[in-house]
Amino acid sequence: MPDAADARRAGRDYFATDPSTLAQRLLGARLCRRLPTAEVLRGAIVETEAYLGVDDLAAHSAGWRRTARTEPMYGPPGTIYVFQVYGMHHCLNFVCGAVDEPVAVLIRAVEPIDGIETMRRLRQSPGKRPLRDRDLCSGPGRLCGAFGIDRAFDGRDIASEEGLWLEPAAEGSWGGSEASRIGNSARVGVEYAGAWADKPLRWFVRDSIHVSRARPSGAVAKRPDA
DNA sequence: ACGAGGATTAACT
DNA sequence: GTTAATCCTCGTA
Repeated sequence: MPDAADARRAGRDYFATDPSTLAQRLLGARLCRRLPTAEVLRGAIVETEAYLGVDDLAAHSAGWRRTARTEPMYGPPGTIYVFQVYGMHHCLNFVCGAVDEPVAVLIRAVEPIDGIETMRRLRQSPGKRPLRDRDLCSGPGRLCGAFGIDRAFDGRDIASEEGLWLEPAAEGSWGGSEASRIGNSARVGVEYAGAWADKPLRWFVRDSIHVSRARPSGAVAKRPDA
């Protein structure tokens, strides 16, 4: 299904780097989703976390753990890794590095751009007031809900998958020259990881209201730019 | 086979 | 700030 999107689509080389580099590179990139209805949803990535692999006690692949769930992490760069947490939420990751090097970047928040009303519908619970834009994709579980991403994408290739692709950040966008707008902190929800819980492996766009409001463990801050 | 716990979220008090 | 929701995964037996 070659079309205009393919010209801008990030290829495997985009992901063939270490997770800290990719986590920063992804800020400002467009996450794009084509629904079964053919509608295209788009959002700008504003928050990411790097998971460094076998030594990283917060990573699913810590200690070379290799199971049915973590198998996609051992795949080539650009492999999509979607897992479920707490029985009800999905988290989207892009595997990076090299084959058999189980490292990945978690997408934690997106600024919605195209298809906002569809995202609102996908996230809406019955009998509730419509969600504000800033609540649609400001969290790893939220953005998967808004984009209709579940484990059907697990193990697929982001460089060739029809329903999901990535468009690199444009010149002058976040992640590029304007490093001063990028914040960095400990990762969220990994208190169990000992010394690795405090490592500054989370990156986010400082002035975005679409960053998750979850506080990184340890680092107490009213706003995620402390 | 069993059971604890999780890269979260929303709705409470 | 506290807690329920909800189910799959994985260590242990």
